[in-house]
Amino acid sequence: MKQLTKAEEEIMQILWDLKEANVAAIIEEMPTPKPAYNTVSTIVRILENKGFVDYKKEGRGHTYFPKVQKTKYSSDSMDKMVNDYFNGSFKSMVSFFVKKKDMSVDELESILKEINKEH
Amino acid sequence: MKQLTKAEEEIMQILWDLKEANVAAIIEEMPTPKPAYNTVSTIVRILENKGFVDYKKEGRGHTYFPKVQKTKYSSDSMDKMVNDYFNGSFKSMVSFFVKKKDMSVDELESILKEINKEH
DNA sequence: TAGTTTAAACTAAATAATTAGGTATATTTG
DNA sequence: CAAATATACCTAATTATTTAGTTTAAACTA
Repeated sequence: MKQLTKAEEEIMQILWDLKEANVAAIIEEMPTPKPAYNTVSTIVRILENKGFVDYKKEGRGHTYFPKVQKTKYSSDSMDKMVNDYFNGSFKSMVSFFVKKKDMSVDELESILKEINKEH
Repeated sequence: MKQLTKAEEEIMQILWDLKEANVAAIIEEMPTPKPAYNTVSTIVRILENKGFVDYKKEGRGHTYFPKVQKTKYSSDSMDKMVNDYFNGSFKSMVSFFVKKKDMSVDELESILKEINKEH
């Protein structure tokens, strides 16, 4: 899957959050200094070309929505991370974070239990 | 900490791997088509500016080595990832991966044990 | 229906990242 | 010491990304 650039990712995050939005609504969510309408419009169209976004006609304009799910993109990005920085080993990654966060065995076990609850 | 661009990251990975290297040795490690000497040399100098790399004089040239440790950089990158894609929750991230990889409770527990062994 | 408004599409300018040519300098070699 | 060679540094060309002005089309309003 294609990588998102910084500007593209910022807008995808908003779309993932809002589920769907037109350009004005996206700008609404952006921090000041807010970019020009056309700037956002262009990026959304690039995202559409890359296949990350689709739209439906809504009144006089377009309502955009994510075509690639956030979990799909993050999953791929994490895989890359694990490959590049933990020799492809998920175990190493977890170990690393448990140490780094000084997480206790109890805490990790509680995560375990939570995961099990959902089955 | 500053982010690495794609080209920069590729070279950092090699330096982290080799511990230290001159430009020729870096190129050695790169897949064909190998870039021009000057291309790599420039990127290394950018990395030096950004504070990721330092060098020592060695014979007629420079031997470059990482100034920022791989774990430091990956740790920061992972934090960003967790923030952007898992609401800052390390738990969510682990849960997500355990589900995704269809990892069993036993397996996660064995990670736990391994981590404990090291104490 | 004609004028006005709104938003997308097109286009191009500005900025950032990547790649590499040329030059100067230092070191080795004959 | 002089020539050849290797390497860093300076610079510029190319390519990718970001930003935004202009144009076009649709649809709303009087």
